[in-house]
Amino acid sequence: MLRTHTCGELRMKNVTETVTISGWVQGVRDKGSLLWIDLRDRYGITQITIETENAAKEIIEAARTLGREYVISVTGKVAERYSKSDKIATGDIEIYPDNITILNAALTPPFTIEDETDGGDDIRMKYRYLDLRRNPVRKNLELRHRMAIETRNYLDSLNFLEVETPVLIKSTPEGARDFVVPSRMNQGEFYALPQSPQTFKQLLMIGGFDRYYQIVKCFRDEDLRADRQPEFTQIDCEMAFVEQEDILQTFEGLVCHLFKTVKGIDIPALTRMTYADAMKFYGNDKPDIRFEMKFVELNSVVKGKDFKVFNDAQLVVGICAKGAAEYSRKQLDELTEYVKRPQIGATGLVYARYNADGTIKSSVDKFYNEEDLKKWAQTFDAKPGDLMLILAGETNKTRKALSELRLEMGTRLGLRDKNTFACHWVIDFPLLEWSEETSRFHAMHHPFTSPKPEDIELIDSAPGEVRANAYDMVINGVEVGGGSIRIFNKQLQSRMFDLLGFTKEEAQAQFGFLMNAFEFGAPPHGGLAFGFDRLCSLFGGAEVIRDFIAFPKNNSGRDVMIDSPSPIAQAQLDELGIGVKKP
RNA sequence: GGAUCGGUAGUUCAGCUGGUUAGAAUGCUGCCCUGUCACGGCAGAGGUCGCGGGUUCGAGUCCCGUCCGGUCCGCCA
Repeated sequence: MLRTHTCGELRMKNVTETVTISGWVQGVRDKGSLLWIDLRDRYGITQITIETENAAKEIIEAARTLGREYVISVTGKVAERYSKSDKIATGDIEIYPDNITILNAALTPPFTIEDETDGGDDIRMKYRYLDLRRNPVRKNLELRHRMAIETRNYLDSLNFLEVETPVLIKSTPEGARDFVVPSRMNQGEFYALPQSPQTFKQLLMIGGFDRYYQIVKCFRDEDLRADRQPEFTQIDCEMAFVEQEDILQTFEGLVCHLFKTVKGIDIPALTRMTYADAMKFYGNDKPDIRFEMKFVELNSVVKGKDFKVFNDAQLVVGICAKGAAEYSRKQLDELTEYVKRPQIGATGLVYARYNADGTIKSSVDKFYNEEDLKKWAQTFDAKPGDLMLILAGETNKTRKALSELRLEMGTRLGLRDKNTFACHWVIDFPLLEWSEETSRFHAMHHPFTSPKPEDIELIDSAPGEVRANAYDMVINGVEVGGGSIRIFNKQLQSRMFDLLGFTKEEAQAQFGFLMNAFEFGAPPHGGLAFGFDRLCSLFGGAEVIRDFIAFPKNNSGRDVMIDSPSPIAQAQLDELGIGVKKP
């Protein structure tokens, strides 16, 4: 070993010991006759002190050649400091070196290796190995490690087995685009990388592994976001002989365990909300319930006056922002601009201030008198000091826009503290979703999700109204996990593919292996998967998942450090039997 | 596929309505400094203003195109 101790562990009790520590030079402070080196590793920083009057020439010379991020090994005696520092854990001691060995010189790094670095995202990603030396990134990865360990502890204690599933699998047209891998031995044919191990975990259930989990990489070739990477990690789980309630209880338990062991927080039992209510009261299937500000529908209150916008609207709906009546004209204009941005897409915003003196002033006073506005306030349950914000239009669009406005107001009013955690389940998702683009139904969750038995009779008459045994876990407005009770019967699965527009032949070709397996004794089963990266970033108080992944990709799906993706040699292409079309 | 913000010293940024030699901080180099710990002081080096074209007497600044990066919409069973 090139060290006896780490840079973070020496204390007063080690004084007079001779030790060897190794690490990176954080900085050198040369005061002429006194010279200090801060030596850093994963565990902390230890100060090396050289008194040039007493120290050996070689040591002084070695110290004066050091630059930032040189890798060195120092042997010397631990001493109590003459002037101590309370800023670092080793601040009471320092080392007087008998020997300094330069293990490797270093170029000056392009950005500072400090908590508050001066490096932008771009340059940090290009030199990610330097970025990883910084405390915040290291702590994020330590958190991720702790989350994985505690996940395994919890699931292992409940008899879950971690089983690996293949990464080279088969492409299917449903869902996200697949990443695809050409097969050299089977020219013209391709593997796909899994979007999730869905069918394999179901086959494991049929194989008798009644409790499975896997912390597993999944791949989706879709456009990226701050919370979306092309390769990402799931905590993938499945259980046999269970009903929805069992799954909810088991995995609510996992999240409670993680909060308790990783963050030291006791969270209350998760509340549940139906998909229908989530849409009606929050305009969103993953509502942030750290704050109320529920939607209030106003159709019956506002219609019938001369205000055409409201009269023509399919839905008039608003929120009541507590204590925001003092908002200035400028702030209200900002909000109006906000909802009119193309990404939000509202055509305008109506507001009404319930002033502290009891009067109500609205942006549509031309059409509504004080008495009308009082009725609005009653419907909103607004109090003096509140601000009512109202949008109108086509139901789905209006809900979506108001949902954005609600989140914006929540942020502006400081109701979305990242250290407060509101966890809940959204349940009773629809089984199917109509796609205008393809003029057919798509599976809302995935094609293996079972309909609710009580809705099954609607499957022919009104497929869009069938509810599924599907559920999402939502924390602070982030969908951290989701799953369903699966179909385990060949006829029902076949009917499902039917509804999704598969021919019998297509269904058999793509999912025949699963439907055949259903005929050999498939137990009732269900499960869910958590987005591990998102869960980690949420625990770490961040919205961007990149810094919870050691080597992430950028917005364009590129790894700027290794510069991938990249072209491959013609010989490789030939071997694979692949020609590349020039754009 | 679309919207939007950005690209100026190694790095993070400023640079107004177009106008002399493009600035600051930090980092880097050299010298000085006996208790620093974001050490301090003095001096110095460091620029294809992303790239291409255009407007103009004159472009970092205005216009068009393009590349790169961020955020969002679409997309993500």
